[in-house]
Formats: sequence, structure tokens, C-alpha cells
Amino acid sequence: MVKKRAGLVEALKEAGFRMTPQRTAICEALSTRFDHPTAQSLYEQVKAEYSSLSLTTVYQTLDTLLRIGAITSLGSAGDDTIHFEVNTDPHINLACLTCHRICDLNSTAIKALEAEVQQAIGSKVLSGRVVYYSECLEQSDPLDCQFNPASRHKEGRVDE
Amino acid sequence: MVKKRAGLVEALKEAGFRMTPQRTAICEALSTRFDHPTAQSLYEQVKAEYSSLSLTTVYQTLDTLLRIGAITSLGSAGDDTIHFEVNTDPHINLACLTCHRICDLNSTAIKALEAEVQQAIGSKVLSGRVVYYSECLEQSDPLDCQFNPASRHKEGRVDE
DNA sequence: TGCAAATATGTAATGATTACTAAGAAGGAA
DNA sequence: TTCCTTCTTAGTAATCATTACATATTTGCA
Repeated sequence: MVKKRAGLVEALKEAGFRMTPQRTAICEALSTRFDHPTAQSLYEQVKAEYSSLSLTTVYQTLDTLLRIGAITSLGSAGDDTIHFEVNTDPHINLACLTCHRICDLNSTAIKALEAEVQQAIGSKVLSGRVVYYSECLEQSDPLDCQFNPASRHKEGRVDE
Repeated sequence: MVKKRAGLVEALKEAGFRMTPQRTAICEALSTRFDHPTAQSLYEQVKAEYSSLSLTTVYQTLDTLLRIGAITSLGSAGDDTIHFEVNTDPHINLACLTCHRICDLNSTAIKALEAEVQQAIGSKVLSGRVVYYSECLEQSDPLDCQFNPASRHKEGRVDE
């Protein structure tokens, strides 16, 4: 079962941004993907429908979504490329330095962690990234993503 | 009082790497700085003593230290530049997206967090980054680094 | 419908990081 | 100590993700 998150388009509207077909398509792509895509990866996906789409538009849209806090940036997964996070529930991210995939790990301790941050700097926290790096062994695939039932797809491998 | 961490040179030796004056100087610089320097920042610092030092050498040494796990990478602090972490004790990092400084925050919850990661993927964790982003107000300077008594120095502002 | 402001596109620049190669130095063996 | 192999450094050139910019297009409201 593929759970679909929502709210990216709504968040843009609420923040007063205009809706365009490109933004809608990018938001749609983001909300239906449960890996942690890069700009290039999103571009290739949405470009399939919108052949006129520009990579710059993808970067701009991602930047806009970042600024309103609808998504966050996880940084590199060993591939010198920024991976984005759509799941804003507090959780741990596990990144494989070999295949550059990132998966989510539910955590109870992270609530306490964020409470510590809040206490330290008040309400001024804008975003956070909690990422642990490892190597996923091909056999056992310990980084198998709980959100992606077919995590062996090549989706996450955009920039080897 | 400036606390000095140690072990970078020793870690390199134990891992079988040769010691050079450049490496020693870079390790020394790393172990006496309590901000979270970038390659460029380290280069400028060590270059003052070693005028022949190459930026490439700094990158290579940092990469070597990363590979043996003596330091970790925290990624960008809003400046599209990699900041490195010498303090390997588990802790939270607070990054200011305005001045691009990063400071350490002691945490008790992070022990539980790492335990969760260990349980999820066993002993294959290579490194981790726990960074929360904020803006430090000039007046109160909530990100004032606990390690750096004079955190208003410009040391951390290498790449505005 | 018309208009002002926001957005998309495409290309050119930026800049951190890496690749590559020749020269130099470390460290063990004799 | 001296030699020799291997690792390391330095310098420059390349890479490539991301950003800047200028122009054309579109959105959303009056």
C-alpha cells in the first residue's frame, strides 16, 4: 500500500504563491515518491510529462518549498547532491553511502531530541536533519525503505 | 579555558598513514579549533605557517580523516560548503543560516537515538549528522558556542 | 478582458570539490 | 646512513551541482 502525503500545493497557496502547472506537477511528484529525490531526479520524472520543463524551475520550486518549510534538505548521501525530504514527521534518516538511497526510520527518541533543541534556542528552529550513514549490504539490504515496497528500483540512483 | 581534543595524528598513524608536516599541521589546527571549519577555512589558517600548502592537500587530508572516522562531515550551514566536525562525542549541532556558524549542544536524548539506529542496522553505522538550523539573533546570540568563549570572532565566517 | 507582478525557460556563470601528473618526502631495509 | 619503493604534495585543469540573469510567458485579480 502506497501512502500518499499531501499538502505541498496547499502550503504554496497558503503562503501566497501562484500555482502553475509546473509547480503542481513537481509537488505531485514529490508527494507520491517515498524515496528522497534530488533535483535532477525530480526533473527527469516530471520532464516526462512536461517536456518544456526546465531544471531551473525544479530548483526554484524546491527552494520555495524549502523556504516555507514544506520540505527539508537532507544534504548529500555520499553523492555530492542534495536529497530532499518530504516527510516532515520527526524521524531518523538512514543513508547508504554506496547506493545513495535514503530511508526513513521511525524513532521515539527524536521527540526528546527536538525538545532539547527547542529548549536551547526557543522557537527559532527552522529545520533539522538527522542522518546516519552506512553501507547497505546487497544481500540483506538493511536499508530497505519502509515506505518503498520496491526499494531496489533504480529511482534513487540518479547520480552515480 | 580552551579544552584541547587529541587523537587525530594518532588515528592517522594507527591506520597506517604516513605523517607529514602538512598533515600534522592540519590535524593540529583541527584539534585546537572548536568551530566547525570548512576546507577553505583550514587552508587559510594552516597556510599562514606553511606557505607552500596546497588546498588540495587540505581536501585530501580531510578526506582521509573522514575515511578513518576521525572526523565527520556536517554538510552545509546554508553556505553550500562542507563543515567538518572534530568532536566525535554524540551531540546535537546547531547551525545558523545567517552567519553559517555551527555550535555543539550537549544532549542526553541522542544516546537513545543512536541506540535506535544501532538496533535498526546493526554495527554498520559509519557516521551521523544531527543538525538543526536556525537564525541567531545578533543581540541574544542564542547559538553562542559553548566551546568557543569568543564566538563572535570571524573565524567561522569564511564564505559569506 | 487587461494588467502588474510573479513565474518559467535557457543559457551563462559560479564556485566548491575532484582528477590528474610530476616532483618531493616518508619510512623501512640493508 | 643510504637507497628505494610507495605514499604524499602541489599545481593546474576539469567536473558538475547549483545559481544568476535576461527574456518570454503566465497567473490571479481588478
